[in-house]
Amino acid sequence: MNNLSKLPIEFYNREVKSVAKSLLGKIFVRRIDGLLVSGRIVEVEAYDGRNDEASHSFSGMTKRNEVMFRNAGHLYVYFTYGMHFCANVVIGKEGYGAAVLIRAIEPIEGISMLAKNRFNKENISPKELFNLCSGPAKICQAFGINREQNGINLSGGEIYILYAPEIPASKIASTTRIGIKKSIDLLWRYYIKDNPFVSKK
DNA sequence: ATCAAGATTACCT
DNA sequence: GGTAATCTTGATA
Repeated sequence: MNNLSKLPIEFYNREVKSVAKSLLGKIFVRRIDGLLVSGRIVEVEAYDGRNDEASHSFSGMTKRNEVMFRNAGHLYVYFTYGMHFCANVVIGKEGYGAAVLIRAIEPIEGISMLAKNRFNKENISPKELFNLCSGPAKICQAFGINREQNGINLSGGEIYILYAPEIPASKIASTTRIGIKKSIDLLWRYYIKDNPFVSKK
């Protein structure tokens, strides 16, 4: 694998916490109207299958979480709080139900389009740049991700993730997951230490 | 049929 | 630090 190659499906077909940590530093790419926007993944959370109380898959398959039970490498997008979308990468074998929530991205390419989508203007301040993709719903708004992208395959051309070298373990912080009320003791949130684009320290 | 909760964000004091 | 916004879904009856 080199820096210009898409992650192969096998990358996603591993134990979910390993994949979550491994996704840090990788490049998330979205094609909108033939234009590319992209950024580095700097914060994620792991949600396991039926054994994780905080996971959407915990109570089994429903119409909402059906995509989570597909095989590795699909995009699971859900709607929450009446106004927000969040994007996850499906992990593991078909029927397992694990996913990695993308929580923060450091913008790289197409910043004016990301800014237009989120703030309805193309030129933003440094402060607004740090606020552009520092949260799961902010990412979806900036990258134009909603119901229509639920279930798409990351091996296609609309949304995909590019290889980048592994972030060393010494540079990865591990904390409790944000915004959940069950399994609050598990340290399954991972982010790149000292990266200013994460949602919270 | 009804209802509470939600993997969040923005704005307020 | 507190909370309103906003609506779909899944559980219960």
